[in-house]
Amino acid sequence: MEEIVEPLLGWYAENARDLPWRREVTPYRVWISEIMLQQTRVEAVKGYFARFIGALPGPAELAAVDERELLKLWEGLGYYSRARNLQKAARVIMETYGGELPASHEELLTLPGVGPYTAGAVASIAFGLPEPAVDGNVLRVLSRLTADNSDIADPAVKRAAERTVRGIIPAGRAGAFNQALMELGATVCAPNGPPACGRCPLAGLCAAHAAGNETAYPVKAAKKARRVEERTVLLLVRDELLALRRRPAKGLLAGLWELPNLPGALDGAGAVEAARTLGLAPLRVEPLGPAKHIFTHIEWHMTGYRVTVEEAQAGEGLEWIDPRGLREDYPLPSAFSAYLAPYLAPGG
DNA sequence: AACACGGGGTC
DNA sequence: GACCCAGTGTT
Repeated sequence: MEEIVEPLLGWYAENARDLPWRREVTPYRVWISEIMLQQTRVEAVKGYFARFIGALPGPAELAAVDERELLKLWEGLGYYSRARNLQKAARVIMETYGGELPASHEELLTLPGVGPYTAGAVASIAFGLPEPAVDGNVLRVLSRLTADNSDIADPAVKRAAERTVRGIIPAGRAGAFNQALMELGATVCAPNGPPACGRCPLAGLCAAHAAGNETAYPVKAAKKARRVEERTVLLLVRDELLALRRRPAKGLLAGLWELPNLPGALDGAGAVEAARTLGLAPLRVEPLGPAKHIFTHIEWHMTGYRVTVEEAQAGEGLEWIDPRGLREDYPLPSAFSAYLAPYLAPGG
């Protein structure tokens, strides 16, 4: 496998994308970018990265930031436990490592939210340590290169890939080499459709390309079907105010804010009853129609109602807010955007 | 080993 | 609609 090293490094030197976290390479910036990039495309991360670094330029600021502000900076990126773990890790960095990220793979691995991939990425990119950083891109590239039929979802396959990479990391070039492998997977040996073998520096070394069946790799077990959940969403209106509720600290969309909602596809009478259960006195109910939101593992089919309520009652666990402050102050998942769109629009 | 955990781009 | 993304933590 060693023969891929030189062509890959040469290609990367010419073709590395100009990305915000490559402009200035510090351990903190590498770490933040790698966490953001977990299961998330480069294009989606760019804007978040700049804003996040501007607001929280180092571990000290991250360790101290208010949770709502932190989630607001992460709003829309998904997998919100990444943000909480980032802060937990920042506190460890402040208390245990004197405010600097530890320069060892083993210590990086102990930080919350840092697994084998991220520890390897930070170790190699930020500290130049010869550690593999095997992600989905690398697994795809290697499986095509060797026409390997084993399921890349199998942890044993990933361990083997890490062993392979570790064995060929060029001295002093670990960061460039790992990034080159990922960059090739992201821009040339891409998922979704045929790879751009015409632009690949490894085409001549690739078993899948020789056989002309690149798209047969990587082999991956079929995913489980999503489950559908019916939910009724309440847009509760009291005078000019709107009711929001904070989600539980654990589970789906933990700690984010939401429109009050409950299981089932209720009719108007059911929506009125639900508002009463929340301690409110409904005056009027209007259907807002259906909406759908797709998570990775769940599909919400929502039925929405605007329920206007009397001013006397505050309701159970609700926060009444001026919709104009929605965009500024409350970390919201995108799941409710269909019902909130009128309020989130500029000037709305 | 299987599942929970977001959101969006692409074919 | 299906796939899948610079994965990690929990059970």
